[in-house]
Order: sequence, then structure tokens, then C-alpha cells
Amino acid sequence: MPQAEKRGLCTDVPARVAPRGAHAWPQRGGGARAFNPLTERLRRIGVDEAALAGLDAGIVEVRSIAVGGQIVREGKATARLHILLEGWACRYTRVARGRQTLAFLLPGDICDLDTLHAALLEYGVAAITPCKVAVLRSDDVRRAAAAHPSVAAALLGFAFEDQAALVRRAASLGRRSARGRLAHLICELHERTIAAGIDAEGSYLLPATQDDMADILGLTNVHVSRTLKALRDEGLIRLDTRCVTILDLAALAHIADFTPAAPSNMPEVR
Amino acid sequence: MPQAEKRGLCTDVPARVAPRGAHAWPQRGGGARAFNPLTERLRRIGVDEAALAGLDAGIVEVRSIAVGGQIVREGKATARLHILLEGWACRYTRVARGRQTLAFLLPGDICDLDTLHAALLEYGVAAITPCKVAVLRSDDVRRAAAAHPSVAAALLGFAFEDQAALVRRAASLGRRSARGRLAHLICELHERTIAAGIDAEGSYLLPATQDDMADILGLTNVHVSRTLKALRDEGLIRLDTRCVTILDLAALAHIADFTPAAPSNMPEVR
DNA sequence: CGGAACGTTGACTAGGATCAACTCAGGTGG
DNA sequence: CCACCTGAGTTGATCCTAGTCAACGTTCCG
Repeated sequence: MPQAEKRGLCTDVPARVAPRGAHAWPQRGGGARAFNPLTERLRRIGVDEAALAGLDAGIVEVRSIAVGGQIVREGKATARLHILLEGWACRYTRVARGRQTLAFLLPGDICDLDTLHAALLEYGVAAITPCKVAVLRSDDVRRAAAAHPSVAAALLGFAFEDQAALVRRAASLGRRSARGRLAHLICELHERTIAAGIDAEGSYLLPATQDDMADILGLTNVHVSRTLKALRDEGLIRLDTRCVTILDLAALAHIADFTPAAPSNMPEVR
Repeated sequence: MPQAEKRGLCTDVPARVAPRGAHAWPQRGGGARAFNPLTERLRRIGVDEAALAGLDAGIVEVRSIAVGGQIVREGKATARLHILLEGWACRYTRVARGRQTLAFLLPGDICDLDTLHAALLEYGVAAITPCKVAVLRSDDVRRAAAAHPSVAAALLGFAFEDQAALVRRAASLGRRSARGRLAHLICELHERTIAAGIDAEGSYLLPATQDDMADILGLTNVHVSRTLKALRDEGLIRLDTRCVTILDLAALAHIADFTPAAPSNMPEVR
């Protein structure tokens, strides 16, 4: 049925290609200056204002990165810490068979926490959409952590969140079917876009290409396409121009074997 | 060909079942007292003797755990840190489809580093062979870390090693074939048994059941059996009574796409 | 207008899963 | 000492999930 697509009114807006050019993606924070979602996040966790101001002042540079551009290079041990301000990115490793994405990064996420302590980075970070990244000197960040226990605690908390996410990723890759993995990813991102405040009434923009999804799911782009179509056809999700709408969260969560995150918005550090 | 196995002289000792009872597995450290391989490891990294003595003195209990027994329970946030003194264990998470093992633990490994900082454990730890585990109060360990920077650095280093291992695990699960994963596991363990000083001239004891291997590889026990047989038949490994001998490391590393660990025996902390 | 990037669809293949039977050692209990 | 059971591994047959190859539709963009 090449391009017929006459299945009637529901759920099947063709979901054709959308631009990943420089205009379409969400630009939070009203006016002019670069809004820092990480600051918000830290404030909510209870990091004191002095520390926040210090961190903000420590921003050496705000880089703009085009789609597909490298934010952090694999292996390299720079003395810089990168914070994602706008756009989506992915953390990945290379294997002979291709690329395995470890995590999608959303605004407010720290790209390369490990640089604070490890000499080698096991992964790289690349831009999925055009991104804005705040660059800090890792020395400064370490100093801030030393000076403000609340900062140290927050960073440690982030590190453990990352690790927990990686555990869940491994579980998905090892023990879930393509269907399950995809459903799980959709649930995950649903939750995270809400947490990051970039959702919109039960829908969210998922700028990742089907290739990108294949990379994180351990699948092929072709199979992602098919599986996605199946979920659409069953009326579980809607998908137009990269905007995901979850139509039946319960069913989706069920086939995903998804457990919502514990309410540990405030990471239990120490 | 049920139980014929007449393929001649090479590589095909039937590899039948071996006991996992309480007698067969390596008991390091000659005589009577419980030898602590972690202490050795820390000493090599350059942790000072005072700190080592303190940690050793902090051992509240040495527990013996039978095959299949729980060393650390999932989810539970105990105020105890567990160090594997003898035997093999595995760190795992549960998923609807079964268990996904995240790592095999060898003597000298810390079972549940996260308990030092996180309230929730994403994983459990179970004994693959009979194990001896040193139990410490996490408060004491935190105090030791605070008092001795070298201890803090070492712990942080271990945390990053764990994380790096997890990254490689995810890559394997997502992007390697069964053959590749198995070959990779064999190379990995080759390296780690050497590092832990429990190898024997190019061979090592791999006490894990084929079920255990299936759990870490994201496969079925049946498929592990077949894949293992293929590797044996091709003369890449020998396998008798759970003793692995690598016959052609280069070939194995090639099909595994294996990169030997960086010589960061001394983790580059700070 | 032509090309590139993204997505869809079909036909075919292959890599693992599943189900099931059977072998072999070690224990256990009579 | 033997009968029996259990846990581990092997092997075969069959099915199905996902990969591969390829063509084609769109949309965007230069």
C-alpha cells in the first residue's frame, strides 16, 4: 500500500518529515538572555542562591551547536563541563556494529558529569536538534561543590540518576521486545518532558529521528518505523510532525512494563 | 546426535555439569583468617595503611552466603556496605521478562556502592557460588572517606568503573550479536580474573551457570549453550568443568570487538 | 529543478526464542 | 548400595522477531 494511507480520520495523519532546521524547536525563557533550566532545577532541589549565582557567573561561554554537531567528544578529557540549555542531545558510544545511544538529554541536563572526576569519557554527546550549551570550567564547578555542600549533593544526585537510567536502559536492551522498548521510551520521555516543563497537555515534541530512536533502542530505523506504526494503528499514540500524543497511557505502560519514577524529585543524598 | 560426541580428541571434553557445592571454589589466602582482597586492591592504588586498618577494623560481620542466596536486596536501602571477599556474585535487576544481570562481581568488588549515597537501590546482588561477604556500616565508610582523601578518591574511582562497565554492557546488549556478546564476556572475564589474581595460566574458573550467562547477555540458556558450542567447535576456547581456556585470544577479541581496558589500574581521580 | 534527509512499505532472510526430549553427574534417603 | 531426584547442559524442530535490501514518497533546501 504505497502511500495510499486512506484509513479514515483517526490517528493517521501521515506523520511526514519535519524540519530539524534552526527555527522549529522550543525556545524557552521569553525574551533575550539565555535562560538556564539547570538553575531552576537546582533551586527546586534547595541549592542556595549564592551558589546558584556563582555557578551562573562561572559560565565561560554559551555555544550554539547545529543538528548532528558534537557537543562533547568521546574519550577526550576536557577540563570543561557542558550543560544543555536548549534543544535535545544524545549521549552515545560507538561499537563496531554502529552507535549505541545511552540517553537522550533534555534542557537542564548535564552532558558530561564524569569529566569532573574521570580522565576518560566513555561516551560522546551529539546534538539531536540545534542546541545551546553552557560551558563551565570544571575546576570552578569543583570549587563550587567544595564551597557549597548543597551543590556537591546535587551533583552526586545527578550522577546517581544517570546511573539508574543506565541500569534501566540495559534492562530494556536485554529483556524487552522492540514493542516494549519503544513503548517504554515513549513513557519515559512523557515523564521527563513533564519534569523538564517542556510538555504540552499530554503531548510532547519528540525531535529525535527514527534513526536516533533506533540508536537508543538497539533496533533498526526500519523496525522502529514499523513498530511505531503498529502503536499508532492500535490507537495507543498519535504522532504528527514529531509531536507525540499518548492516547492510552495505561495500555502503553502495560506493554512497556513501565514503572513511574519514584517521587524522589528531591534526591535523597547523604 | 544425542550424546554421541565422538568428534575426536580436540576441544571436546564433554563439559558436563560441575558442582557448585561448598567445596570446589577457590579459597584464596592460605590459612585461617578471612583474607580481604579489597584491602590489597586499595593498597595498590595507594591508600595509606592507617585508612586500610581503619576500614578493616570497621568490618561488622563476615557473612557466608549459599549459592543463589541474596547478598543485597533490591530497593532496600540498608545502612550497610557489602564487600565480596570470596566467590562470585551478580548484580541484577528484575524486569517482567525475567532477570537482567548488570555485572558479575569478583572477590574484592564492592557490591552496593550506591548505598553510600542513594536511598533506593536499583539492583540486587545474588551469590553465584558460595560467597563470603564483609559487612560494614556505611556511616563508618563515609567517615573514613571524609578522614582520608585517598579513600574517598578510591571509592569515587570504583563508582566510575562501575558506570563505565555499565556503559559497555548496554553497548553489548544493544549492538552485538549473541556470538559477539559471549566472546566479549569471555574476554572481559579473562582480563578481570587476571586483575583479581584468580586466573591460572591463560585459564580461569567461570563458575557461572549457562543460565547466569544468559541473564547477563540478554539471551536464553539454550542459545548460550549453542553459541558456546560453536566457539568450542571453532577451536577458539576450551571449556571443561567450568574452566575456560582461551585458545585464540586474537580471534576472540576480533569477533567480540573487544578493547582491552586502559592501563588505568590507578584510577585517575580528581 | 535536483538532491538530500526522513519516513514508509514490501519481500526475504537470519538470528534467537520456544518447546520438548534426553544425558549426565551429584546428592539423598531408603 | 541402590533407586531416585534434581540441577545443569545438549540437541532437535519449529516459529517468530527483527535485520537486510531495495524501491519509493515527501518535504525541505540550495
